[in-house]
Amino acid sequence: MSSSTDFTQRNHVLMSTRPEAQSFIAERLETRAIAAGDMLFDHGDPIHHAIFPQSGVISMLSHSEGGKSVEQVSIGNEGFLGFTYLMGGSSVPARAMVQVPGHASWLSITHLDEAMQRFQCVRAALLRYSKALIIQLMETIACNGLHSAEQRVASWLLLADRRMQGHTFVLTQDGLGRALGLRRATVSNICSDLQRAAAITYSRGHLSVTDRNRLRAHSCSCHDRIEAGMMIPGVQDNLLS
Amino acid sequence: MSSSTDFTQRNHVLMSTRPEAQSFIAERLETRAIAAGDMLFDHGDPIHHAIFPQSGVISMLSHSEGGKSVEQVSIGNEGFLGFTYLMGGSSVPARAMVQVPGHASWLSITHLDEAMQRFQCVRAALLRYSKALIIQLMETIACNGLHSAEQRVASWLLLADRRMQGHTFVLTQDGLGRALGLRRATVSNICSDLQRAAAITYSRGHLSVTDRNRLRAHSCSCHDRIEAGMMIPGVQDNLLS
DNA sequence: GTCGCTATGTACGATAACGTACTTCATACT
DNA sequence: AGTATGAAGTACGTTATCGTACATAGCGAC
Repeated sequence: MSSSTDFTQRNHVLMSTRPEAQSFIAERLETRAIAAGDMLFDHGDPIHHAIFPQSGVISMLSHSEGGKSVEQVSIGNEGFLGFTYLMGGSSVPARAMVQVPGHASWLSITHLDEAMQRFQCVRAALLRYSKALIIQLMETIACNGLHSAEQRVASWLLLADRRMQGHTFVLTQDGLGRALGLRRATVSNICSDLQRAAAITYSRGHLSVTDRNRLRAHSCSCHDRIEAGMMIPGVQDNLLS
Repeated sequence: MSSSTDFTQRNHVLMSTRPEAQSFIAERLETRAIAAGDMLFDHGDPIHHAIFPQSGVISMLSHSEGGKSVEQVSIGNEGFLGFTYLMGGSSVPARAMVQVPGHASWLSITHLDEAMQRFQCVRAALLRYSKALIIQLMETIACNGLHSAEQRVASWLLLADRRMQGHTFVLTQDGLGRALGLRRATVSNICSDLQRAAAITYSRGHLSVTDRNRLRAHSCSCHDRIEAGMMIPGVQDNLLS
């Protein structure tokens, strides 16, 4: 099995479809590396492809008015980009930017349509993620309003860790700050604290979660709810195995 | 035409379906008044019905941990409750509470399924709103992070005004504060300012928007984007006519 | 090894919104 | 008319986070 094939087997949406559908789609996927800062979609772009992350984290950002922007939602290997297409949309609702580098697979809308027509499970899988996305969005609104910067950083890192299957990942404090709408200085203090608490380890843009439980102690319950919403019956998460 | 029939003709989702579908559904709707504070769904409830607001505003709230709660999204006659059912969900993701009283129509899931099966336009209409909902959620996250309390209050009121078709509506500062996660004292100051600016008029729980343009000057562009996302081709908004 | 670039640490005052408490006022009820 | 009740106005100190600025330190290029 080639390493390219490996990369097409980590996306939970694709993994939750039936084997026939998986191989139909796998033959039509184009998998590439995605680098930090890459803009995969801009606000208003026509949807020609769906993008299935295999690793890394992609942020959907508000279109900055006056330089500032905020992450509206982050997407990893549990989801895909292009969800509004399912709902009759023809353009992308926000800018999508790579926050943590990794790999992702492109599938043209034509092929996606064909796959949905042939295999009912494909549309079901895409809709199932859309539900998780709505839950994630709703939880994020509550979380941003109720919880401290530290709790939100901890939650974001827990999610990133899961998406990266526990591996060290590339992320600067600056990037994390932009994702969460926080000052870099604020992130710096928080990360120091978390490292001192032996929850994470980082250095010059390389970060890893060393103790999920300790990190969870600094986060809020929102994270658990978001992760619960992402759980797909039948797809085991082999992070811990 | 009875007044009860009038109430079933103000929901944009239903109005955007074909006439045959509309009359099929209308016969099976149960329309009632909804009072401020009514809880229509609680977090985790099984979805037995979809609810189509005809007037008023319903808030979906985070399940309070420690008394505090925040509105995640508000729903009026442009949408419906029960959207996760479309995506394979069987339970409600958050508490739904009436914020501004009005009228709403219940439709059992059985009838909804039947309507979707008979009329393709029904599923399409429901999905179209789901897209608007996702956009609204994404905009809300950006808005909460970037804009002032005053701008958010103004946006909320503009949306409520549209949902109430320009009529005076029932809403206390306390309720508005809870919806937006603000202190009542903060809301009080903001409302005074807005009234002084001749944008709104209010007294003891009765509020009306007297000048949408002036109010818009105090809001942020998020409101325009949310409203744009709600526009359904083919359904004219007769607020201004 | 040295230099330069980028990531990170740290400090200052500024400010928007907070929690709480008390006052004032409009309407509905007796 | 008098009074109870709930809505709205106002004031105090408090706090989390901001904006900005400057200092330190790891790593690659030469």
